[in-house]
Amino acid sequence: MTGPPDAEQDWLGDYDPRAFPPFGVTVDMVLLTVREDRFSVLMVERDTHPFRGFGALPGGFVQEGEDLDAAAVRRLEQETGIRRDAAYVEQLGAFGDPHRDPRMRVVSVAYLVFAPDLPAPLPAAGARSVSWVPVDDVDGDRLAFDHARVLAAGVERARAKLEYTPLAAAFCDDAFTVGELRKVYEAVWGVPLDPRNFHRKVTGTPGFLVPVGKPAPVGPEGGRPAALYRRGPATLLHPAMLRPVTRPVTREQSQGVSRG
Amino acid sequence: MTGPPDAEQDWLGDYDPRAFPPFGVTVDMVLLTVREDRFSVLMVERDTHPFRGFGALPGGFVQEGEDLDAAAVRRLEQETGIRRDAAYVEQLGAFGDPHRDPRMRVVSVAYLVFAPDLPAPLPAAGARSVSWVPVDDVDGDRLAFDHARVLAAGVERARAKLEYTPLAAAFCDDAFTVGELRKVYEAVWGVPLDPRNFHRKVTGTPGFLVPVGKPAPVGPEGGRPAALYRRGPATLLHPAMLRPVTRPVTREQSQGVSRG
DNA sequence: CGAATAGTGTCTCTCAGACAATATTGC
DNA sequence: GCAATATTGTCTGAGAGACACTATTCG
Repeated sequence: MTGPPDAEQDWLGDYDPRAFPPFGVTVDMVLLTVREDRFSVLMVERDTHPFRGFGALPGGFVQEGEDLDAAAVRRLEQETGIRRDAAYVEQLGAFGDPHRDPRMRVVSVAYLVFAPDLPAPLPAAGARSVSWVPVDDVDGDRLAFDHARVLAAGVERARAKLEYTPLAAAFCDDAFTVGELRKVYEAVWGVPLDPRNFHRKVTGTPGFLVPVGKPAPVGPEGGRPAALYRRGPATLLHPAMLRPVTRPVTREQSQGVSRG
Repeated sequence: MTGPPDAEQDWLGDYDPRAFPPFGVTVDMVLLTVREDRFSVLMVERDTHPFRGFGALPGGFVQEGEDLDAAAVRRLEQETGIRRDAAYVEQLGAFGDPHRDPRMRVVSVAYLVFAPDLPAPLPAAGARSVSWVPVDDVDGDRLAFDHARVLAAGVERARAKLEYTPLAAAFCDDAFTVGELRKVYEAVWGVPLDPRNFHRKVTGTPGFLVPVGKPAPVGPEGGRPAALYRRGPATLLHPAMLRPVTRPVTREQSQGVSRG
């Protein structure tokens, strides 16, 4: 059958593939790191219409025949120089408000990336600037499209992920100390943590950390040298790390559409 | 500028909106409920090419000018009769493998819906059948497109959500007993829970349940009548409900693309 | 009364948070 | 020694799991 899909039929998947509204599909990346003890995101400054001069998340069109994940990883590698296996990448979700792009209908599939501290990538041709910006310094009103919402979703997801996964280590170099890992938690959550309880907790959680044979590195400002660790095999922490802040009974519900 | 986007420019969002590969965008719903103590999903049986005779999740094209969330809610209401405020809806994620639909390039935005037990909707015109199927009885090899992956992601997300949100109540009627709520957890997680510890836990978690003034309902098979509760204002449970199963150190990482 | 479900109390063990004390380095 | 960081140990209170016991209904 032909013609535009109608409610009686298209919910069965019984639609005409040639009759559909065409969408552009992009990937946008919420690329997070911890730099100088600040939880930061990679932002570009737009140099063209629309939103010229506004901040934006790096991203671009998905190519014909290209998988969504592959499109995100390709951009990550090509345009920021971050090796795929040096970062953690997961899909954050789809953002498809009909007016998110004033020119045309675009659905953006956002990706969340955790990367260790890296030099800021060189601005690509046509970019005013590319830079790491502490997430607390980002002015949501000066971001293009719906990138303020995307960024907020990514930041909140990242904060939650540190609670029940070992992904904080994705912000560290291959080998790291317990103190460095603690600074990641403190930067992402924005709260100080007791170094002694933190040490006991992370070293006591099975699968989180594996000691590196190497003895010890140097201390930046003196102090006893710390032991080195790498990420362990765990993908979920049990028990979880808990944010020490007193949680109110009601908090932001991530993506609920109704009856949150 | 015109022409197809290239790597140097499109990552700035500096692209020509008229030059992009066109995609179809659909919403697919993982509509979950608990029926007769079984954790179940609404499945349709396809009656047309491709995947004729295969099971599929209900879904369809997003219309021009229609928001993604609105498209999901519209389908939910129109085609299953579930009122938007009687269910919980959240986005599950985007699925965009280039070959997920053999006919054309389609990105599906999947939605997760928790609904109380309802009569199975009538098959829409052209549908062989529409029915609630216990998730453990679904044969992933007999599902159309990538719906086995979508369903698996939805089921796993639902199981996780019960741990740290009060959304189990979204599977219950407006007023419910602690015993009914416990059966939801048991059905979704597939494990028996101690009724006494469960009762103490849920009634002691602030914001989870609010007592209904009404005294008590009848018992289906005798026994002392139970008190009635409604959902409380909490959106996150603290402390969380924990699945009693012994978690291995390594488990499935939800959507990580690399370095899980 | 017996069966069945609802709800309370008690004990133990784990674990988070507070914080004392020790270890090891640079200056 | 002193400052700084790392690491271990100790105490206390919250909470999970096991399970005895009481409460209330139906037949």
